[in-house]
Amino acid sequence: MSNIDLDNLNEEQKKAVLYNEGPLLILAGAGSGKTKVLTTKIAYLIEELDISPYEILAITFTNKAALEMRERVDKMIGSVAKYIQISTFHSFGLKILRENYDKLGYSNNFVIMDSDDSLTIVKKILKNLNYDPKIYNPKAIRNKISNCKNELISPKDYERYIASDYENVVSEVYYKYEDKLKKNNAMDFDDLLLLPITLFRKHPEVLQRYQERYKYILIDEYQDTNEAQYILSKMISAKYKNICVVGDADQAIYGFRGANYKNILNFEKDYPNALSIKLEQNYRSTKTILDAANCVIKNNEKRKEKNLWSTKGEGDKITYYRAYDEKDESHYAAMEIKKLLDSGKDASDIAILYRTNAQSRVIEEELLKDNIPYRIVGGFSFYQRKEIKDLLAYLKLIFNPKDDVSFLRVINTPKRGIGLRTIEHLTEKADKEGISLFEAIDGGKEEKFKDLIISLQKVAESVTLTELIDKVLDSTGMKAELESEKSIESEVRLENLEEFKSITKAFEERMGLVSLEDFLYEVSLVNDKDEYKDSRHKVSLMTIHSVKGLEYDIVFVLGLEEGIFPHRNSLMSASETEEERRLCYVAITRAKEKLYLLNARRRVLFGEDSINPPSRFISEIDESLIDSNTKKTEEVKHINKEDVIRDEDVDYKVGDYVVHEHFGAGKVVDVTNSLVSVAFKHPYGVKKLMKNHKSLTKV
DNA sequence: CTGCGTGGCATTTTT
DNA sequence: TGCCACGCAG
Repeated sequence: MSNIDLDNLNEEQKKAVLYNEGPLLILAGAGSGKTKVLTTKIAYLIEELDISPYEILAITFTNKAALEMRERVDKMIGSVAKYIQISTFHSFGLKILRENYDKLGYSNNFVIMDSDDSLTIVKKILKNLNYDPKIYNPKAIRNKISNCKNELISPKDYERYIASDYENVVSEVYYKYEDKLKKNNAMDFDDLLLLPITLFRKHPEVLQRYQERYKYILIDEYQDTNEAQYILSKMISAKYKNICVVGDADQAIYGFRGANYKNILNFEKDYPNALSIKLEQNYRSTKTILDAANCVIKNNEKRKEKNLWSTKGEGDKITYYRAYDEKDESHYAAMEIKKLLDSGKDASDIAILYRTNAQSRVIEEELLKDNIPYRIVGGFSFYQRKEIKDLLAYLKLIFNPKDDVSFLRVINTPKRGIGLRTIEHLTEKADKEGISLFEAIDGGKEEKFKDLIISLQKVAESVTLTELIDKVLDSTGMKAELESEKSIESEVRLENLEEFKSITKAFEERMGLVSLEDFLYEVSLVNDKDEYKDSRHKVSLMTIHSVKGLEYDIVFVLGLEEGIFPHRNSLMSASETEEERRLCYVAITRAKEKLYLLNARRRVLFGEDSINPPSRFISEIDESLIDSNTKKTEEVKHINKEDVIRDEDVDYKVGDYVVHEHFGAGKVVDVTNSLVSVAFKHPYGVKKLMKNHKSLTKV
């Protein structure tokens, strides 16, 4: 009769799928099949209850999760899935704003500032006000402003609670910051949540339209919603109250970003007639892994008891390895992975998790040495590269010349002899007349720049996006500058720009002809282009925050040391330490079959040796679950090392061409005692390698 | 105005 | 360790 199979759901899951009129709370423990429930529910609404896909709004935590959810629904009910609004809160907010910008006093070419742009603005404001950035940390202030916006605290509201000089400065900056965004016809990330709420409060008739349209609302990872997201979902669901939220308070890990896990605890108070369903059967992990997770999480005081159970067997014990230092730690992981791969495991079933992005480098180096293919999820994105940001700034400026941040980024890129003095002049004039920097240009060598942008605006009207990019690279001199530089660095940059063009091309093919506008809005929200990259047969490396919602057969958690994980900055507050513990819970519960917990006796931090005791989370795990055999592994390490190391060093010079077994051809850019830095083709980039490693040959 | 050298300082986690 | 801000010379 239909493609929706309810028989492979358990009773509770089935109940959750079938209950669709009125508020529903699904408390879904780790690995309890909540994505399956959500996707089946959506399919059921459309296929069985004949609900139009246009009337369904599904909110996920990341763009990747949205993509995956759409694919899974598509598999069940086919291509109508594309009409469902499945997105993150931020993209949904942007959609609303693109439909209503005028009612908030913006014009149609508003731009989105990323958090780097926000920081730039804050820095500039502090400078203008003559505040010492050493006392008034720009990042801290930006975060403070962001938190305010996520809690719907306006500059006016904030001003009322000022209790110190410091807060006074924050208040002053906050006012100016908001002012600056508005003048630039720009919004920041937080505005994408905040402004829709402002809109709905000012224009109830607009809100009504959205309430009428989205009759069925589903929200995933509800424990990580912040105040703005909470209010927004409440507003839109207020009429029909068909709101289904899914989450697990034990997995709340975004408190630092203003998320409030109490939103999920309070759901039944918000909706007294809500049905609440608990999914407690874990289908993912072995009993050993689940037990370990429970051992850790039960140490949190502020927590509701929960009873996750599994029918899977005991499985392997957890391996705990206390390494000598961070290199040894990574090396141990690499050796274990090698064994796993040799025994037939696929690399894509293995993940290495860590607390901070900075830890990834050492791990990468070890994996490189041992020729283990990997990919990094999240982390430093393609879009944060200088040349890409420059190009994007040009595109943004073409789209919206009032964008002063982009203006300042490119006015002298490449060098046009426009320096500080000119800019000061321009700023003064712009401030006095209340216009943008671009508009303030009147004569001088800046005039040429103005003409350039204006002519590119004309070009933009008649060519495709990819053609426009070519034009920008040519006419601004960006390309010429990089080509004349003839360094490895500049070659890599040129390749990145080419890669960027292939992204826009793919975008154009996927969506038909695409406007600059559509593209800019898309890239402003998707910062991890590697998501599209091939992940087959590669070990995944990522922070624990990034691994949320994913699962792997084999999981390595590294850096389990006091000060690293739990992170030192969290140790001052009990609630933050509890969040670290939830993070640990998330890490452990990602593993299906086998878990490795690693740490290092000593580790180089800030270029200094530091010695850290093992993480408290290790001692919280029952000893009977752990198999600790450090000695044995140290022997393994020794034997394996000889397999891959040559006896004598090869003499490398900068400029030499080399071939690597995995990365292919490359050029030597730097040489130290035992290491060479080699620039490989995209996507590999510059890698540090051991001179005497077998995988590398001089040509 | 640009380029280079020095010294101080910092790293949590991300839509 | 490596990045950024600042100061100085050309």
